Amino acid sequence: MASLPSPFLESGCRHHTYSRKQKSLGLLCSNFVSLYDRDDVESVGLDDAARRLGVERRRIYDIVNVLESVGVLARKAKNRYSWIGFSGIPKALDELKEEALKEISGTDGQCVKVLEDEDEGKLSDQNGNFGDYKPSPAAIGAASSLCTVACKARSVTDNRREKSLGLLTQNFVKLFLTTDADTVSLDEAARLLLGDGHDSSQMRTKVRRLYDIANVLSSMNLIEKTQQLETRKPAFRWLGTKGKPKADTGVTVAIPPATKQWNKRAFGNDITNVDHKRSKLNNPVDKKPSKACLRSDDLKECNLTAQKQLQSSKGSYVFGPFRPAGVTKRNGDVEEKGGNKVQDWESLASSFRPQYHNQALSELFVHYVEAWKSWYVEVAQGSSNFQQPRKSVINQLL
DNA sequence: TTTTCCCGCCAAAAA
DNA sequence: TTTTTGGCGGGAAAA
Repeated sequence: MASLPSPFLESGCRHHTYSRKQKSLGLLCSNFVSLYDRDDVESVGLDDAARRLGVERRRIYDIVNVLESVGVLARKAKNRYSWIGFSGIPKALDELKEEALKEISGTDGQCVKVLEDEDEGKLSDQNGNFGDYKPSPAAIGAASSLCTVACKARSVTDNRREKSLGLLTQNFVKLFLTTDADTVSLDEAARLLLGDGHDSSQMRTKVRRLYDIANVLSSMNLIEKTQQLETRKPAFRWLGTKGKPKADTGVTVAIPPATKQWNKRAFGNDITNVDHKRSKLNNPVDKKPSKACLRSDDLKECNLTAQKQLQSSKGSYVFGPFRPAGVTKRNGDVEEKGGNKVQDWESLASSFRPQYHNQALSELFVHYVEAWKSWYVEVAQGSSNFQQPRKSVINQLL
């Protein structure tokens, strides 16, 4: 691989240590969305996405699969998806719900605990459906639907498909759509979705996947993380398309809980997830090809610095997919923090020079500015506590 | 310690 | 065959 300009590695830009947050699927999803959610985008190429986001393709498959499950994307061909956008969510959810209800009534009562790996000597016996699982009070409502979900795993045929992230996403969502439980923990979800003889390793794997899914759904604000009322156990609550008020076009999603800062998972706006790898870094020798993610690293380093400024002008990050101009803009930032935000961006604008020439970054920067601009315009119109002059700053940037 | 979940190996599916 | 997809679980960061 083209050796990175070492000076950059050490000095200037690279000494921040590895951080999982910067590489999270949720963040990646946010970036993915901000990258493609515009009027002029109708097709998304996986390679393109991977390159622009600076991640390996494998990760793109992850988010693309869950986004497809909720109607944001539609597979068009190998390596290519068509972008539906947030507007596709309601429909997808309706269908999922309908499907789920149908499944429930269809298999009323008994679940057959079908399948369950009878592949190779898996003989894991049988046991009743949920084994010894004691559904938490909250999950009881979900039991029925989940039962169906489990059963729905019909013929042993496409085993692979059955374990796909996409299907799991749908089932996970169905769970929320049909249960009246306010919150569901991943643990419960895993049990429900596995629907039977859960051996701990299967459970662990399933939960891992659910974390993946939950993270992207969270970044889309379809669900949010909370605690289970009594147990205090971490769990997720369904937000759905209403995400957070702001009925604009009807399709509102992605509105971050700006207020409640359970600074746990915050999906900021680091565009290129590129840099540093997890600890196993630089074993000077070896080095597997580790494809992807190192094409345009050159600039990345510096870009990172820029981004740092961008996103943490003052310690906090910008959260969630930035509503691109033209679509309902989120109001999370507006409420209560409005003033400060303006301040931040303004000062940032005057001190920050986007001298990088990285395409992705440039685009994103412009994108953000536009988003901010439209937001600003709206706010400015709606209230008088913002003085006009701010505009000059924006223009200056453009 | 436990929980969260990134990473990338490697096999199945598709060209 | 090669390339695209993506299951899967090790193991490290975060809590």
